[in-house]
This record gives sequence, C-alpha cells and structure tokens, in this order.
Amino acid sequence: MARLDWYIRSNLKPRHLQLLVALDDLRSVSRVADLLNVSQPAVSKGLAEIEKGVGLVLFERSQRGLTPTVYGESLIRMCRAMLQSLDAAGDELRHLQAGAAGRVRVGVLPVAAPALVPLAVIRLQKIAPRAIAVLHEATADRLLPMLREGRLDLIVGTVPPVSLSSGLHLEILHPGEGVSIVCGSRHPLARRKGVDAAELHAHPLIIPPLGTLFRDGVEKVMDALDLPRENVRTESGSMTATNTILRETDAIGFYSLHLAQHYARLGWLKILPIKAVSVPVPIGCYRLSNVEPSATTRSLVTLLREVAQEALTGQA
DNA sequence: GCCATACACCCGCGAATTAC
DNA sequence: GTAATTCGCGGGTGTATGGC
Repeated sequence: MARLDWYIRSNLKPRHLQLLVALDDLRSVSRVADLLNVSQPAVSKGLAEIEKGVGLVLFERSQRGLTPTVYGESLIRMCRAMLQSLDAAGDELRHLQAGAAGRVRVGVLPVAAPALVPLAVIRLQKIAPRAIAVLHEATADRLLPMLREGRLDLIVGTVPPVSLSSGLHLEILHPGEGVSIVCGSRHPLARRKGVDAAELHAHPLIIPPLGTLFRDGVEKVMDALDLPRENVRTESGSMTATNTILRETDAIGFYSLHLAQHYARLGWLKILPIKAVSVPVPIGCYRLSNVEPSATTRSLVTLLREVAQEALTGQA
C-alpha cells in the first residue's frame, strides 16, 4: 500500500477531518483554534502533521491567513463527504435505535417528482414501514451541490451525463420516452383528434428552465415544429406551477410521455395528438461514488428501477 | 495580526513485570 | 494462566517566542 494510502487509512482521524474542513471554512489557524476550543499551535501543528503524513502542501500560508492548494481542495472535499457519512451513520443508528429502518434523503428533479419517486417511496414503505424518506424537490443546479456535500443520498431525474472523475455514480433508470406536448383539459385544442403544429403558434408556451437536460430536448422539438421562441411566456422548474398554468390558461407545455400520461389519467391535462420528433431524455439516479449507500438507499434504488421498468413496459 | 517553531507537560497505549 | 501494576514511548496540547 502506498505511503499516502497507508497514512489516510491508518492515521487520518475524524478530528483531522474536522480540522481541515474548519480551516477551509475559516481560512485562519487562530479562528479555527477558537472554534475547536484548542490552542493556535495545536491547529498549526495538526495541519503540519497532516501535510507531512500525506506528503503534500494542503494550504498556502500568508499574512492574511490560509488558502487551500489544489491538493487541499481535493482532500477537503473528501473530508466533507466522510464527515457527512459519519453524521449519516449516526442518524441511521439513532433511527434504528428508535425502531425505524433507516432513512434515505432524495433530491427529486421535477420530472421524477409526480410519479417515479413517490411510487418508489410508497413501495419502500410497504417493505420497510418504519423507513423514512426525506424528499427535496429542486433543479439540478441546486441539488448537485447538496449531493456533493453529503446532504443527499441520491438524486433522481433528468440530469446531464457525468464523467468518471466527477465523483458521481450514475445509473440510468429509464432511457427516456421523448417529449409530449400537453395542454389543460379545458383547452380549445384538448378535444381535437388531430392538431397541426402551426395551430400551436397562437398559444403561449411553458418550457423548462435553462440548464436542464429536458430543456435541451424541448428546444429540439420546438425547432422541429418551428415553434417561435417569442411565444415562450414562462420558464418553469416547478411541476405544480406548470400544471396550474396549463389548467387555468390556454398555454401549451412539454412533458415526458410518462408524466404526460400520468396527468392525463388524473384528468388534469390532455396530450395533444401532434406528430413531434422523438427526443428521448434519459432518467437516472446519481449518488457519490466514494460513499457506500445505506441499506435503505439501496432498497429505494431497487424500487426506482422496478417502477421505471414498469413505465417502460407500460404497466404503470 | 498572522502563522511556525521549540520546549515542556499530560495522557493513553502497549509491552514487560509482578502478584495471585 | 490470568489479572493487576509498572514503565517507556508517542501523541496531543499549552506557553513562550520569533519571523513575516
């Protein structure tokens, strides 16, 4: 085992992790000493010993304090994840002690919020009645930092592909079904058996916000149907808001087929019978590749696979 | 005002020794 | 053979001091 690996496995202790994270947060040896209730030399010496142990300079020293080097930034990021894992271990033990079967914190992207995640959570509660699912719905730009900081166990939805070096593990749950064009059930086009793309020009459009994978798919559909960009009145990352606007106005929206069918079954929306280009947007779940998922997290991922597979085969 | 270093002290751990 | 005690070492921390 290399010296670096040996040092990290054998000598790096939780208080070292706390020290590095605190130094990154406060960028000052003396302020960290105050925070951790130790002397300033203890912090200075502690940092020097970690640097000696790993054989790398982790912080640049200056008269104004400390600045992490690239090595420091990398190790600190791992330290944050390890501390979060330790916190999660404590949480899980507390919940097990209280008679629960563990907890899973899920970042839910809008596309997975109405059906995929809730259906999987319902199944989880059947097989593990005391398990607790904590759901956070937001866009990818807000959820990915939470995942990297260890505040989430996984993210479910349409998120961009990641490289192996990103520290994220991606599992494709569903290859995607293309984009469906939808309107409210009282919309003038709702009862039509056939709709021409040109008829959509008279209606305002609701599209996903910039930076989302689904937005790229929607833009391709808009280009294929020659839908004018100036008709876009709303960019919405909220399913609830989008549904309300679609039901209360003559706006046109864009959903994945699975979602569109889900809302059509509820009688909220209609899928317009219009020929659109097929732009599949895959749905996946992301987690940190260097963090071993808890038993509850693994169970939920298995159920997400089941629900997604049933959506593929039309059982859902 | 900031951080680094030198030195001293305390504490915990492991090995060696002793008592039973 | 086992448990208790002793001793040495290393790690962690504090104070004092110096350099930038």
